[in-house]
Amino acid sequence: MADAFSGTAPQLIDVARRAGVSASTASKALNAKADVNPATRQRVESAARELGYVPNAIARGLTGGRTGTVGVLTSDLEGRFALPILMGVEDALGIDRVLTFLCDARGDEAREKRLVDELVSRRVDGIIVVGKQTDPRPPIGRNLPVPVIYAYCMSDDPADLSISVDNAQAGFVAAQHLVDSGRSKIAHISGEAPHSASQRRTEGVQKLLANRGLELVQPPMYGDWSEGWGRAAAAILVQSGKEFDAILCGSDQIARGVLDSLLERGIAVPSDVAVMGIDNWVVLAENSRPALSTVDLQLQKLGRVAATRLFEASNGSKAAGVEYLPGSIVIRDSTIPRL
Amino acid sequence: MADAFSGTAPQLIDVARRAGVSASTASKALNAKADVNPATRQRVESAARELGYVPNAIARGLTGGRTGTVGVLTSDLEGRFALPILMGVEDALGIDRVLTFLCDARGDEAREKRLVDELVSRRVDGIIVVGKQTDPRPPIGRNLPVPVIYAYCMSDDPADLSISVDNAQAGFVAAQHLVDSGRSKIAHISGEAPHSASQRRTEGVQKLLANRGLELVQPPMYGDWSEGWGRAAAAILVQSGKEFDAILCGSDQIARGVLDSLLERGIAVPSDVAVMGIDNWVVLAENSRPALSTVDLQLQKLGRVAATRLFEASNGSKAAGVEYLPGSIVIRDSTIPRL
DNA sequence: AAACTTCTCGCAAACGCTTTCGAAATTTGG
DNA sequence: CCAAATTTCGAAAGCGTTTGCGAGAAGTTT
Repeated sequence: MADAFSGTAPQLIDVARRAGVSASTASKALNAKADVNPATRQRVESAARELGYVPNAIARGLTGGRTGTVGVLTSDLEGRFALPILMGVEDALGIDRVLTFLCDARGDEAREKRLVDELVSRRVDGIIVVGKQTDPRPPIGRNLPVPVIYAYCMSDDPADLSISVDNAQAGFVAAQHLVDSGRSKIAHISGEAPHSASQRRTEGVQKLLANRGLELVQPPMYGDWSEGWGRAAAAILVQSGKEFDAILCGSDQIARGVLDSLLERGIAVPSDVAVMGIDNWVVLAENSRPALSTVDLQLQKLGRVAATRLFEASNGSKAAGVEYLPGSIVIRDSTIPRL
Repeated sequence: MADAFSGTAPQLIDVARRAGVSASTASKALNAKADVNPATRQRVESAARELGYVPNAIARGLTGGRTGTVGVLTSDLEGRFALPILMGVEDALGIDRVLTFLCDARGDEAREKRLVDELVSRRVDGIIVVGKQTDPRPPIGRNLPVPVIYAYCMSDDPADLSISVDNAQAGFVAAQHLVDSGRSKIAHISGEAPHSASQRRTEGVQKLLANRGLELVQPPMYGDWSEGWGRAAAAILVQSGKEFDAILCGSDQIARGVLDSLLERGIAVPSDVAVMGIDNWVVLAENSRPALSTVDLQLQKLGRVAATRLFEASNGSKAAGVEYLPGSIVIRDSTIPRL
């Protein structure tokens, strides 16, 4: 298994010689091509194993087709979206031994451009762009020589293929769960107003409520995605004197702040008020008290789908547009129905 | 800048022709070699620019030297260590246009082995292994054809070079800060006992206290790294009736739990008790109430150093052993001295 | 047994670039 | 103004694979 004593890595020609065949035959044997006698194939395979031969992917990539690499270009490495997506990408790709170049553009357009060049120069088989927001963004380049898929974010060029999260559906199912749990006076504390994530989620919430003949106890509150905003908004809400029995938060971070604020004011969760988040950021949701019900955005799956689509694209598929993936609710303690 | 209308990517020979020189001259011109007339160089460079020429890194890698790629092999992608380290690696590497293959072994040894092969097959210029614990681990392979550096974790082969965190120093400075802030009755709630991180940090704490003629109010408490453990341990501590005016926690997560627990019991932070964490996991530390003082482990710097060492190693440096990087305290509200 | 097929295999070209080395052009020295 | 030193350039040989195609060997069909 381990290289016996090595000196310099064995090459195809070495295993060919050891098996008493030519390099081309060895190549065919190892790559499961037709045109080679089973017995010969055996010999070559043994030789390769004995020598600990590892093909040179660089040379292989030169000849023609695939290099067996894809680029993941993100500007949200520190955020919590890129990572699960990346893992999903690896899941889907791993099966076919392709490695991923991870590039962090750090939100810098020039740097992004350079990285794209770098990726193209490496002849990656494809590029997956994962953004930090679901909002449309300009494409990373026009007629690039490799297929590009946008994940989480979406390209504003309709010819591109983007895979994103169905924010409206996420809001919808979150509200649905609250109503199904017997809540009817629901407040909605959202994130940054300009983000499409906020807008779509709110739309989903309102659609569900409308379906059930309900409406929010007051207009959605917009702020940012932070715990601090959650605390502040909850305080404002309480001060307002409005009655409510549930708070649907735009993110788990916000929910966490809301929870703290409520606790501090002696409002019991979930008995007095149910609280629900969106994101399923596990460290936050599982460790809050009570544990937070939320909507899992299925980011890892999103990564898998993106990788699959990339694969399809490099096989000629011309799919375009935006594909939305549904989230699924995760029920913990913060929304347990009242007795 | 953008490819005019492309068809197939321009090659070196295309820019050579356009500049009226041979491919070899073009190559030298673009690579800043000697042996080429400044005027010619100019012409070649313009031609390259006009054509939007991007060299084929694959072909370039074939010939000889560098491929301009490094592998980062981790089993802690979901954790909070790998990422900052990765960013540091990118920082240090970026300057010389090298891209990183990110591989997640998912804690599976066989998978790790396969990934190493895959990386070697890609002829990476080096591999950085980042582990999820600071404890020693077996090396990823014996006489690999590329330099390997261990980051955060360390190899148990003394011939390898590892860059890790100075846990003892982290504990030391944390305790120092508490004592300097006027606390003398310090309790220590640590993480998992078997982890060297717990042990070393505790050692550092005890060393500082000894220096100051103090000791912990009771033996260190070991559990796990979770918020839940922090809450439980704080409760136990309070129940015990022991007096204390500060709690030094093994991690920010633990500290966060401690904070909740204290708050719930009506113990004021920092006026009654100061609380300090270790990690500087910003989302947690900044959003706790009060904001959490902690020790920044400088992971990004660790990544930078690792990449630098890798570079040196591939230039022949034979450094070995473990290099420890100091942490630095980050002061927020949870340790403000009493009036 | 001659003429075809079918299997196996190896030769050689190709992939796109770098690099060595010698030739040609230019400059320098005497 | 000629020989020698210096610059500047291009032809060609790789780098380690894959692949198209033709050549033998072996097996089939008349």
